[in-house]
Amino acid sequence: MYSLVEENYLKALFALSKDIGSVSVNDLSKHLDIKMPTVTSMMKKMAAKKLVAYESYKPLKLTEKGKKEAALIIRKHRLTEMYLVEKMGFGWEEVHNIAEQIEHIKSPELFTKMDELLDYPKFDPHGAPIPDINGEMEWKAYSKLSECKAGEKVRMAAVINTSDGFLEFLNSREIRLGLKIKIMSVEPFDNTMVVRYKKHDQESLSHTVCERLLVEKV
Amino acid sequence: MYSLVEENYLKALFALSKDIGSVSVNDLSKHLDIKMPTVTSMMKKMAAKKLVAYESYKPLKLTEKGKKEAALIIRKHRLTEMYLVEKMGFGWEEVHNIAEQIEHIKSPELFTKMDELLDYPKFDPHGAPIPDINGEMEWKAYSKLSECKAGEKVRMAAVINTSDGFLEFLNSREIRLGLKIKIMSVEPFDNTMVVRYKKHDQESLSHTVCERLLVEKV
DNA sequence: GTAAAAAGTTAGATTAGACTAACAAATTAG
DNA sequence: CTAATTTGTTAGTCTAATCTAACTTTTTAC
Repeated sequence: MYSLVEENYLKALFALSKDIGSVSVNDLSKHLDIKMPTVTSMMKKMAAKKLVAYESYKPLKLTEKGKKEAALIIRKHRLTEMYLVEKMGFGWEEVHNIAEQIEHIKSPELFTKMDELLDYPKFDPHGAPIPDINGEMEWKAYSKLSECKAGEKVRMAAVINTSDGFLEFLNSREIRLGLKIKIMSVEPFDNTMVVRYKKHDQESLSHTVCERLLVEKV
Repeated sequence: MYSLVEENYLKALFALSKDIGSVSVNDLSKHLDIKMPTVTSMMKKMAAKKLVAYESYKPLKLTEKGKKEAALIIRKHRLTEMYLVEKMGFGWEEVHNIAEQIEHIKSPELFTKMDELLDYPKFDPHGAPIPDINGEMEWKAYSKLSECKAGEKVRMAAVINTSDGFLEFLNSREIRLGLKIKIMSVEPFDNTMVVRYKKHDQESLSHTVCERLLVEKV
């Protein structure tokens, strides 16, 4: 069994490897808001437990074991988020912090039960895939909305950034997963998009926003 | 905000004061399975935070503040147990360990939501009262089954011991809260009771068991 | 009412996980 | 290609919560 702190290092390493490929001590230090010497010493400790392949001055890499453990924590996080939204009525902007804590609960039964009650969900409330019990997970081949062209019709599939602020912004525009959106035009100057959906005839979305929305073409 | 460790000391102090009136360092040490010197030093630390009134060689006492904090943790524990049983389908023998962890979650919203979804329950799945949001709680005037006499009819109101083993024993005899029981006879020698309920015509319950069952006379 | 036992305290060590200061290696810029 | 900058490591300190060993106070037994 791993400590709460180790679990957080695992999650961070896993997430950063996804986002930026290779992970430096500096990246991890910034992401966790923990000073570099502390990170170095934790990496040595986790290397001793075969969770991380650590060599001085080299990029950090999770071992297969580390990846699996990380994925299982992410599984618990995402199942919890889904449970909170679907079964308890929380908004998608409210669940991150709660799930951040519940993911560390030591009780396979609790998560098995959530999984059953949710009927084995494949995605969390932000569209991220929920790893299976073996830690296997796959992102579908979504596009960023920002990469789409005027005239295309797409369906909202996932959000990349899950900060409260961003999700509240989406709420205020009634943008949610599954929503069908037509791209009316793209401003060449700053890449702002004008889109149409539901009762929103011409909603304009900045490039910053469009970069954080993943869609499926329909 | 208190640490997980402090919260556990608070809960233990609260529970022991209920059970055995005054609490010694030794009692607390045994209950928490933590050595006495550690307990002494934690008591000093918690005294500095005004949670405990500590004087060398004197019995330990929670302050009003300490009692309220303890009751609020117990509130979270019991709400969680009720939620797990009522909304997730766990058995009353399965929920203690999970609630023991979830009670430390920092999210007033989570517990408010449980309370709402459960429609403001007054008792947990073992019949123990759930403190209100101000930490107020009251045990009803129940009797131990062991104190009842042959011929009396009673209703199961609560269980004192909530160990898995004891609850599984009750499950095996189909004894649950609300059950109406008639006391057929009491063996004078060892106080074993013969009782009748549902399809159980003459179930015999040891004194040890009867001591742990709280009932209301009907 | 003293002696033995039990309970409680003090002092000092340990571990996990954090930090700062100082130094070393690697990368980047001119 | 060297110098400056950035990144990473080492060494040593700190805090929370634990422990053991040794000592003191209180309680219990006779």
